[in-house]
Amino acid sequence: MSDSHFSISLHILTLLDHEKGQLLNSEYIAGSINCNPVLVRKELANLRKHGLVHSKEGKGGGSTLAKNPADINFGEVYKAVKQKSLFGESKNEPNPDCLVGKQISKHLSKLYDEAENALIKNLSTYTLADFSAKFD
Amino acid sequence: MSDSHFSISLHILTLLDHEKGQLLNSEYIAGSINCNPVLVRKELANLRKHGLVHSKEGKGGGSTLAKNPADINFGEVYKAVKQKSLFGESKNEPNPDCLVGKQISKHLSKLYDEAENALIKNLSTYTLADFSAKFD
DNA sequence: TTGTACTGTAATTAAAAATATTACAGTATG
DNA sequence: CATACTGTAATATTTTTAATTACAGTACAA
Repeated sequence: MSDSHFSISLHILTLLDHEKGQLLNSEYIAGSINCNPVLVRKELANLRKHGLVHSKEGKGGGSTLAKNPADINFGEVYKAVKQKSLFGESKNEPNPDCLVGKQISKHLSKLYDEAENALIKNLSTYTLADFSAKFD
Repeated sequence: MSDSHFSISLHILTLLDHEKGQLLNSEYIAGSINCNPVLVRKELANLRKHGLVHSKEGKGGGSTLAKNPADINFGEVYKAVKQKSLFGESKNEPNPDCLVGKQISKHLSKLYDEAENALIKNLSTYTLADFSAKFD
């Protein structure tokens, strides 16, 4: 993060929940998000890989939820979607000849991991069902 | 985030703590981080604005901590450094004609705010002094 | 009082990352 | 067999991030 993967995935899941039972195609979903259908299909591929959605190919195809919305919590969605560190570390290697530079990556990673766990713990208290229920 | 502002700020603060008493100039700091000195000066400008460091202009100038490292917690550093949402939201406006699209930004913002608060709460348990002590 | 070594900051350029677009093979449906 | 999808790769565009250049302002010290 913070690209918009998490937001897009939550948007997709919310839509699938709201139109439950139906197969929604990538163009329809992209129309709601206002983004490119290929981006949606990529995002769906990832959600599928993590067992959150199911897709059907061919004419009349599309996607649906693969689990009960009450059983999808946002901590697991976060983990499914995440593809890089929450906090970017400087893309260049810090100076190995400097006492601080030499060790900081290791210490920052540990700090970030713990902070991220706190974040995930919080996200895990929400389910898709809770979230969906807020839309009226 | 997740640009590297937070990482760079923590690196700067750690260095200033480790070489306490001295004025460190932006070139020296940049050498440890392995980035451009101007980037360091911009980051210092922000830390200064938030009362975390003090800088001295002119020959022999540089920066020092403005507070005791035990009184600098990483929650406040995070808040000082943060300049955009933890999670990017799709840069296009979602479709206002869609029930989900119309309301999702509001609901996501609330969700993200609460998750971010959990993150900050965790970060607030660490001080610069604690962190610095890990370097040997 | 002048040269030197810094900061502060703006403007520009370059590099990297995110997203959109195009394209098309594969698959299910009728 | 025509149609309407998915899956995915390749490319192009846009946006964001970071580096670079430039220079005025400030402090020190000879």
